[in-house]
Amino acid sequence: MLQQTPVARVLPVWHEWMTRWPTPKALAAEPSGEAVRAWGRLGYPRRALRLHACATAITERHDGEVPSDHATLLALPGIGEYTAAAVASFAYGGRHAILDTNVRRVFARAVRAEEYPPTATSAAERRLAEALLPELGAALWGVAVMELGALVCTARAPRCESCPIAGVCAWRLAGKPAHAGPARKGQTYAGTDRQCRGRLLAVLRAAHGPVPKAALDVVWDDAVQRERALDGLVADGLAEVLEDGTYSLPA
DNA sequence: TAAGCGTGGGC
DNA sequence: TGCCCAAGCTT
Repeated sequence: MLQQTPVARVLPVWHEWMTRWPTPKALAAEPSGEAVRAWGRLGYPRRALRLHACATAITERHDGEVPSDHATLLALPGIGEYTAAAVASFAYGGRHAILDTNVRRVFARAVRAEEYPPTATSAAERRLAEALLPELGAALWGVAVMELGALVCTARAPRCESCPIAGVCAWRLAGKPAHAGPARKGQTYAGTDRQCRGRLLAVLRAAHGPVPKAALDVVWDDAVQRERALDGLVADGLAEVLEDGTYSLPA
């Protein structure tokens, strides 16, 4: 849930989920569509699908227990480098480098004297994160750097005056030079397939049952784009077409 | 490797 | 007010 989503927005949904589905087995017992519905407006609803698939895989392959091994975690749906490391470290005390957007920014500034990390995670960043990882207390180190990035060394207006490592921060010592190079490409949203998909899926989530196509047609004017987006949702497994031509969340 | 994938809050 | 960005993953 936290992938690309602020903690504050995740929290209420997470509480709902943990009450309703306290274990992977409980979630796996429901249709994937229920996960998509309970996802609400968190965004990137494919994550709901993958979380459901992950719960199913854990139930079938790991007897309902969340694996503690990094490689085993990595093999699960929706679990990438970061999430595997976070679970192995925070939940099981394993020694793994945590490289999320916060940590990458802290390292870029404190070590490399740059305002922002590169667009894609580089091998150099991984090497650095590994090199800085303490032998003992790696989980505490990981969460500490994450929190530093999330609360102090923020993207927009870093609170250097209350930063515990301001004295050794290469970026601050260099006078906080502005990000050099091309501006990061903004993620335009209005008018995109993404927005269209969001509109369509919102209709399916709100309805507790099959929806006639006409109910989807009214939320997006451009028919060509609308059909493309709807096909995409079906292809992704986020929606289903029933025999009578109505649409619903997946069973 | 780069593009595609939602949504809402902060500045 | 728009624009930026948020505990990334998959193809």
